[in-house]
Amino acid sequence: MEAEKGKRQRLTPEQRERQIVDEAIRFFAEVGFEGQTRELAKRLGITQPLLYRYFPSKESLVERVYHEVYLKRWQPHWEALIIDRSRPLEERLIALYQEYTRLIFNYEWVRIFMFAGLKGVNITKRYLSIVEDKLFVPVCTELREVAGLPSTDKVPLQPEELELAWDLHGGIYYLAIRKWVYNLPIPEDLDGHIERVVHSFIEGTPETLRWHFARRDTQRPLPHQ
Amino acid sequence: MEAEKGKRQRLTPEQRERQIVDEAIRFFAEVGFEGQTRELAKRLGITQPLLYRYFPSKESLVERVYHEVYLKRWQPHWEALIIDRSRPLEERLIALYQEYTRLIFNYEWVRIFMFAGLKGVNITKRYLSIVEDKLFVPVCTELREVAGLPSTDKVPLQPEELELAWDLHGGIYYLAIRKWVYNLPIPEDLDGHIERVVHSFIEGTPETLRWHFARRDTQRPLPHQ
DNA sequence: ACCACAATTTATCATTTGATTAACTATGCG
DNA sequence: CGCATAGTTAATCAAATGATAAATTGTGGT
Repeated sequence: MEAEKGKRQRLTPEQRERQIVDEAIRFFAEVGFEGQTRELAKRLGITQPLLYRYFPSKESLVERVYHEVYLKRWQPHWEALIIDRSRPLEERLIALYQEYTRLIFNYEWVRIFMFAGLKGVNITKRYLSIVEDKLFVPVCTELREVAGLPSTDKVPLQPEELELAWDLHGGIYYLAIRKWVYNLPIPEDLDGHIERVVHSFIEGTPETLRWHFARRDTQRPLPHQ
Repeated sequence: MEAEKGKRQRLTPEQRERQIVDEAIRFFAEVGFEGQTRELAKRLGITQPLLYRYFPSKESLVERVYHEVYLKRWQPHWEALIIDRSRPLEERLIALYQEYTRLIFNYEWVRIFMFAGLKGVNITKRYLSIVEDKLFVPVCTELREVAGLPSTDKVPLQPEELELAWDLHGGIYYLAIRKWVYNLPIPEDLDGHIERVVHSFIEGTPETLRWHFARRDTQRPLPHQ
């Protein structure tokens, strides 16, 4: 509990590593992965070679940052939430996105994800494929039911349907981009906004789906079988 | 017209400058603004100091790239398109976004914009404030009419309404991010997708607006006057 | 043809940057 | 107290990077 005593602190390896990782997350989120190890060390109040005591290379530290930020936060109960037909789908989607945004709407998450994407790091693909499988697919399945269309057992999901779920998601996530990438103001009442957006979605998308299927079927009948 | 003759070409300053700017756009879009002048020169097949003959510093070249990519492409007729009440709003929005995406859905535009945003360059703010003023505000004005709500002359636009236009925009732009930042596949039939998304918007948003106003008015009546 | 000027390159500088080595110092154990 | 162990730093390297100066080479005008 010796706080600002004298100059530098001597920590246990666990504490020091934790401290380095936490600061690295903040640091790389701010400046990107080209951020220099000397600057990071400076922010930590340690010397630069000490970083190499804990991580063999800058790259390994970056790798660690990815893991800390993304591979530790998925909430499996979201999947159950979506398919719980005891509540209206609108209510479920509002709850889902209000929770989801509470997790990922933060400086580090959004910016590191964007930096990683631009750099071509495949963690973005891995993460988004999980989102598609675990969130968008079930959402579309539920949408079929709400729209009074055949279940996905009978007629397999089409890419166009998935895109409508991506669209809902993208509209919401774009808020985070506006805030933490473009540094623009976004509404304070995020929960209210999500309510309205989901309401529009529920109001408009099932109709669009029926419209899409009707169009599709008149132009190109479903393959028999 | 002497093509691959021998080794290096001697160009007029105009040609060389053009060539440098074009390649710089591609280059910085790919690797970000930390891309090195030597690498850029290599891609151009020229030596690195020659860049400094045309641009006093790397920063000035970057500045030039911004101007080329963003300050030369706004289409004023979009604004007229939106408010043309001789066509249904749905049709206008479809036309608008089909045109708009044709302009900005490309590698350089999307990635440089993102790099600039992350770096904190204010061109992103400048550009998006234009988009808000010239596209979102008129769209919301038209929405009022479609929703059967009082015109914006009588009841000023509310932030919550603008957010619904941002949401439409964000959902569409997110496609570009998926493709050029995350390197994920997106639907081939972009025009069809836009039709569906706008259809959902027109189907759902006016109703949501009325809902929002009704709620708002019961909870907190409009200030008299 | 020749010459002047401008386009381009070669050589080089000063910093920066990831990484390494060796020295220093705090803490725990006997 | 003293010594070993491990946490931490000072000093330094080699490569990379933005930028500059001087030398070279191509081209157009007279």
